[in-house]
Amino acid sequence: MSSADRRESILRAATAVFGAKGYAGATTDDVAKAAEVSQPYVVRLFGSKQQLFLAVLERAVARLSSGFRAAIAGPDEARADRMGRAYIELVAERGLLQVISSAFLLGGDPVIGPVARRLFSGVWQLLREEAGFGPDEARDFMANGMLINTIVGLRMMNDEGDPSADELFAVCLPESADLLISSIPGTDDDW
Amino acid sequence: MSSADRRESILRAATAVFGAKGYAGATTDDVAKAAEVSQPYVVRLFGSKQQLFLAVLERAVARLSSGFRAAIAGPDEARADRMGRAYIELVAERGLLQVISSAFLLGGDPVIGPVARRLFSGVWQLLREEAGFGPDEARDFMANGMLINTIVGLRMMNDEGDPSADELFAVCLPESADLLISSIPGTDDDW
DNA sequence: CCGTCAGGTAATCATTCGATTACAACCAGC
DNA sequence: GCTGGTTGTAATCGAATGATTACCTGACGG
Repeated sequence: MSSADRRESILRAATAVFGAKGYAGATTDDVAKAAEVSQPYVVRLFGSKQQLFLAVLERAVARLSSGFRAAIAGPDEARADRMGRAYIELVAERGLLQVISSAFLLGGDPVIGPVARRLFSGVWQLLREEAGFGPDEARDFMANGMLINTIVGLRMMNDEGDPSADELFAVCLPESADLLISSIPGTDDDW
Repeated sequence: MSSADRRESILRAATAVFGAKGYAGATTDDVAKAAEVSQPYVVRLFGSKQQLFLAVLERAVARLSSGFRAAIAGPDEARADRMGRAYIELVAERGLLQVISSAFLLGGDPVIGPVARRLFSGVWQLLREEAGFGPDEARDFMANGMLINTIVGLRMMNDEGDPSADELFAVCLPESADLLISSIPGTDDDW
């Protein structure tokens, strides 16, 4: 396999692993096993675990941004709806939203923190300037995204018949439940 | 110091440490140093790092719930405002909201996941049944909370003169900025 | 053929970390 | 004053982990 293809393959695997276990909780060997390569190769291709995570994070936000831009193009009406759907669709890519969420908790890290702030600020800018959202609209949109991240990260849908959880899920993810349920890893995956 | 006092002191220290570094990223020695005791003592008092984290998490959500209940008591009008303020005030307790956020990303963990789901579902129930929020109101309230967690976790206010970040901060945390800025740890703390 | 270079692995190293063990200091009650 | 329980610590251990080194393999040009 070419080096570029291998890089992309490892990035995809690493997204799933970092998304499931977080930055500190994931090991380079987890990533290597998921990508079906040896652990030293992962380290050598990316230099270090930290640089690998940064590459994963940048790629994840780039996918998010390009999804949003595709939704922005087109008629003004229902633009917010299209963007919401674009966000939901990203749930299908294993770990992508979770990687972003987990990076957002690493603000105190001297290396990852500044990168995460820059990316977050960039998404805000995209919403305000490219999507044309007003300040409150942008805030509400982002807030809803964070809530969706939380529900997905919690695997809330795997709960055994808790009526509160069911209502929560239905209220927060209207008419997207089917897509989500089928694409979210179970509680047992990767642990 | 009595065992009970020592337990509480360690729980407070552990909240700050787990909040700053996450479950996997924090070490029992970090907690011990923050609490000014020896590392074996931390482990012995709580049995294991995992049980310590669970104790920290339960305590954090208990504080959140009691803050909400205090805000619920009293007149119906402005109840939501009082609850929002109660949430913001919890930012002052180092790491408390971050611990909750980070637990919400551990849904895949076979031990922590179920506990986190139960606690999250409990908060939803509190909003719906005790606070009397409608489904949409409860969702919006939670979503805003998650966004606040994100902004705090990112240390967004420490950014050096990014106008997007400033706007984001102002829009998401109206009239609470002063309280927040003074009580959030800097980027350099504990890393 | 043969050198060499890209793609990849096995073996191993130094640290780190959670946990265990053994032991020390203090204090209450008899 | 000694005995037993409570509050702690120092020393240490074994496993896990990120990283490094040395090596293998096959394709491709000359």
